[in-house]
Amino acid sequence: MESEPAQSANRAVTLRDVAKLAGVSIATASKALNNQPQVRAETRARVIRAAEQLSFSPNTLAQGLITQRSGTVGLLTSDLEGRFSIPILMGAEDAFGSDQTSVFLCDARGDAVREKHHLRALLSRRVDGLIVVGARPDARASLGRDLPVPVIYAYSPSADPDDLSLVTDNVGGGRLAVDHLIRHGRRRIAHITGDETYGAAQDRARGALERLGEEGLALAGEQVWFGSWSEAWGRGATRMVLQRTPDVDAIFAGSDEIARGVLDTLHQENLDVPGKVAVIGFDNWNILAANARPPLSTVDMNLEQLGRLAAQRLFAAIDGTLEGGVETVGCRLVIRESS
Amino acid sequence: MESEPAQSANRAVTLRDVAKLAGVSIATASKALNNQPQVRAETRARVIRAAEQLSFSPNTLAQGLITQRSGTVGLLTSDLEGRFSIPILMGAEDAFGSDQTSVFLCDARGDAVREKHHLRALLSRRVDGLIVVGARPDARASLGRDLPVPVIYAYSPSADPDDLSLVTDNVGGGRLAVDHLIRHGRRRIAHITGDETYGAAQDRARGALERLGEEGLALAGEQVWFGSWSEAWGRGATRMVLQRTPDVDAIFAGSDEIARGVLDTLHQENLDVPGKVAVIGFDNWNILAANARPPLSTVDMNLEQLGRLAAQRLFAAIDGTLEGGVETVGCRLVIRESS
DNA sequence: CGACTTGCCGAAAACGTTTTCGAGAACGTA
DNA sequence: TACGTTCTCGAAAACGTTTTCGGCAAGTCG
Repeated sequence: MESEPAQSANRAVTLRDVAKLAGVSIATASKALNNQPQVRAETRARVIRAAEQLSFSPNTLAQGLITQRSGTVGLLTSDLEGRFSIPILMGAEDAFGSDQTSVFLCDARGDAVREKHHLRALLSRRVDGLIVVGARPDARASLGRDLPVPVIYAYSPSADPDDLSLVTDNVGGGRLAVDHLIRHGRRRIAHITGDETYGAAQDRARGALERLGEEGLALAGEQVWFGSWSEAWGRGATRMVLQRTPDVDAIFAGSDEIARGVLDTLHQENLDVPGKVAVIGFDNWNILAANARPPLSTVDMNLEQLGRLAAQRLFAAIDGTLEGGVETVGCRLVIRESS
Repeated sequence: MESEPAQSANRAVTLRDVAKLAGVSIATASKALNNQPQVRAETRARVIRAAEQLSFSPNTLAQGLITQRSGTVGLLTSDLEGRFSIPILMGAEDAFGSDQTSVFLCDARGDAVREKHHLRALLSRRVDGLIVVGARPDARASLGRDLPVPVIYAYSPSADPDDLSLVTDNVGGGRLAVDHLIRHGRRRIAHITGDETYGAAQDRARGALERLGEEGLALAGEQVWFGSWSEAWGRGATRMVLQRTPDVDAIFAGSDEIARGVLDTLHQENLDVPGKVAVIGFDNWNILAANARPPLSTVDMNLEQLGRLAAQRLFAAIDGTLEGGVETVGCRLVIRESS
């Protein structure tokens, strides 16, 4: 069973070794392994056999040096907990074939000088492209226009409209949530969300209001409850909502954290979910949503898809050229039991 | 303000360009920039000036090719959500200076063939070393002994004792939690934890029991409540604990998720936390612990420190040689308001 | 039979660095 | 003057690939 073919991968087996074993020149060996046509089938087979016998693996650095392509991209994030960047990274990872392109992950921890540092290092490594993932879904400073590689801004758009930014369709997400509630017969819908200064909070609220408007409805309580992105705010705001409009029959929370707070207060008040009040969150943060009581319906931002898209756009931009603008990725409803 | 020195970083400025501008040979330019002694101070200054004028940044691929050192390491994880690997990554990142070493992040998604794939790719990229982060804190299969670079297993130890593994001191963590409860006068302590097949669950329980034993105490309810790592189990188990031992005055939960469930049931039963019952969790998963009601005291595994240590050990192993074994990293108490 | 095509292969240049080694200059010493 | 030292510097090799180009043999065609 353990009879691996003597692959003492000890010291760096090179193409020269393969060529010697196969009895050909380095050039031919290279062509044989790269499916170049100008090599006889029998020779190719011999080379390939020699390569596996030595368990040859080409030195990507050398390849990159000559092809002017390192086969790497940098993922530059400021998202401490990796909450948003991880799904994006995973999406990007499987859009690039893992053997074609590897990704450097750098966390700037929200520090501009550290970001500059990382940027220099990545460029020095001759990455073929960059994906920048901001910490919050608002515009962030551009890395500048004179970089030697294409840059794509994911999640947070760049402040420079000439850059290409890929963002969540928060307005659409808000519509989606409210639409779902309306379809299930809810009419007195409240919206509790996070920090007013976040564009995402504004957009989600706007989408919700639009959809309500189409139905001739207004928000229960006549206002959007802005606050902070925390459970505590969700709990407190729910108490206020219940006081002002006791007959509320649905609450759309701007994040899953807030939604957890909402659920908590509803339980305390003995209001059945979803019997009496339906609740829907935002983010589909699994650990919060799936473990809630009852499991939380929520809006998923499709971040993996956003990552895949970023990878595709980047890939295309590497040979061609990149045109700026903002592309949005739609959200998706994840229905569990709270609605 | 925008008067950057004409750094049209357009097409790859090389050392040759710097040398030409400074009026020296490539060799001298290289020595000047690398602080080699055999170059006159005045010449060095001229070269350096030329380099910044062109905003030269050396091609790391070429450097790596000749120095036989790529300045990169691979972080191979199977931890989907990045829950454990991210802190470890961050620790590793700041242990390596960011300009010295960059890290490739690869997620195998728990799939062995994908892992093999990534491994091949990383070796082909000539990483200087590997850090392997498993999905659960139990032993995982070794990558094998005949790899050309040092490997360090973090969080999950390798099954091969000749590999170097860095793990959490779960026994110590259990002791820590119980010790804290005892010091605050608790005597009837229950332990609700996750899946019995997890070594971490066993170890934490063992540490708890040891510390209780030293005090001549037994576990409230005479058993460890093994179950699953979910809030639902925390809720259910707490109900059973209260039924069997209504006078319980503290609950040590095997994870913060479970602790959330515990808190939930205690609220329902109108038992004040920490007045009547103290609760302590494990993981210090901020989103869960800090947002709990009341904020949850918990045991932190110091994963960033584990990452830093991994980086240090790896760094040392890159030139020297690596001796196997298991090193443990201690836990740390994070006291909030639930205890 | 000569000329042209085709198929297969190897020599060598190139990518951008680092490092070794020898050369030249300037200087002091015998 | 002849010789050894000490400073600076540059030519060239090396790292491991890919790619261009030319050469040779065999086959095809007029």
